[in-house]
Amino acid sequence: MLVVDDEPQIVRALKVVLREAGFEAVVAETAAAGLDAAAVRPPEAAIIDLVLPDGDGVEVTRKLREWSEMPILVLSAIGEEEQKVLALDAGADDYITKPFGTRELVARLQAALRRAGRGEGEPNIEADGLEIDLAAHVVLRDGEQVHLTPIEFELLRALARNRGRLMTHRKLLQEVWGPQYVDDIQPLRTHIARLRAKIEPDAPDTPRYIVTDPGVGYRFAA
Amino acid sequence: MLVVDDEPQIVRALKVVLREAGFEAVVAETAAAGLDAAAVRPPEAAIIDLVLPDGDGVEVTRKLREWSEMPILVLSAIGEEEQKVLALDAGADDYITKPFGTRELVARLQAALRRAGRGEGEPNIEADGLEIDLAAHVVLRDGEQVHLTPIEFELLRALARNRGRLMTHRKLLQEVWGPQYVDDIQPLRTHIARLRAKIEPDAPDTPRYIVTDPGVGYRFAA
DNA sequence: CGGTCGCCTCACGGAATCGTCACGAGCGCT
DNA sequence: AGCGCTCGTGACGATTCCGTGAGGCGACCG
Repeated sequence: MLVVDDEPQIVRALKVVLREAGFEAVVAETAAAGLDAAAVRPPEAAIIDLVLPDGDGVEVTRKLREWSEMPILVLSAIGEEEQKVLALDAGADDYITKPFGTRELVARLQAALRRAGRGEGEPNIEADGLEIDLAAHVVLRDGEQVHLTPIEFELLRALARNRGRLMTHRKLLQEVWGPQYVDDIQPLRTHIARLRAKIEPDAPDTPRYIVTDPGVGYRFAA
Repeated sequence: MLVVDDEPQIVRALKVVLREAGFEAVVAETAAAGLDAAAVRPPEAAIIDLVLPDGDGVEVTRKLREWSEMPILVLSAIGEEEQKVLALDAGADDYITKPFGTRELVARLQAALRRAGRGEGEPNIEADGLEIDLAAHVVLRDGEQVHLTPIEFELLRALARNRGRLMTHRKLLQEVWGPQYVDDIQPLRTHIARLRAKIEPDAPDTPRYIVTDPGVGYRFAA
């Protein structure tokens, strides 16, 4: 989840709200930094303030839309109606007027994510006795909810979204940790172990979901 | 990541940008060198300048498309609109006009990679009762999955990608082991044997997929 | 018919990789 | 301030993979 805003109190509030809703917030304070962050690690969605130090949210929206179809929500203050319309024209999915209620924000965000999910891939995955709801950040094993840490969930998502396909160490590290950690495979091992301990029903030496491809990477069983 | 460009300042900039984004850049300064590099070690994607010392990017794009579906981005200067269109016709995925912002480049690159990954139509090879999915790193024999070690898979890929064509010992060793091992034929024999044991259905003396060309090398049956 | 050459196969040991555990630092929350 | 959770690190067996060498087989040639 990318947040592009330079007002500290709003950023802080958004961080809390998003965390509660199960999202990890990446914050950028300028338009340039926002585009950079989105390019380096494409987020699920973006929340962009219309007024930024080095440009406006309309421009950021337009630039993002050149290559991405992620949901984009625009934050507008009263009296910015004109820019708001421009932002929607530029491809924003929804707008929220400041001051806003946190509940409303989350609701609109989830709605936008759901719409985006309908369009392309399936939002949730099911296999054997394991259910993964990517949108809701919920994992069920035999109908029982399993708590996963952020990294564990991102790992599982990256694997499950490419079910059957091999995910190399580098690819997993890039998707979950970021491009600058593509060589730190030991943390990857550790978290794979912890993830297995939580979702694998059988003994750890006969994994049912996450199988190891020695020397190459991991894959989610098909 | 293959970069085909002969302008030093652009090459230098691309190297830095790509490294930050988590890619390893292989640079070729001519069309011929670019095609060569791509053949020896297929990159995840290619960035090709429209103007090259020994030809143009359109031709490189077309040649690459003869055997690969990797994402191809074309770099065009202002006033090259015509060639730009030709490049897209030849199979390029996107184009970037010089001068370009590094963020935009990375963004478009990631978008192209994502599109390529999502696409179901992967360049997989099928022969008789053998299926090879290069993208997923999956090999099926009569519908049953076969586990291959990294070297075995690379060997099979090198052979299958040049189906029918002879692959000399040196060529195979260079592609799988690297340029400094081109004379160590015995390991090659061993791994060919192991590979055959896993994928050849009949007796080992009548190979169906990997045939020996005595004294020269191996080839994947057509 | 015997020798030579190239190729295939197998078993073995070294090396790299993997899974696991315990520990400590960082952070948010009460 | 104290607690709990999460994460990264390092070290340890266990597993897997890879290269080597010896032996056997068939083809070719003298």
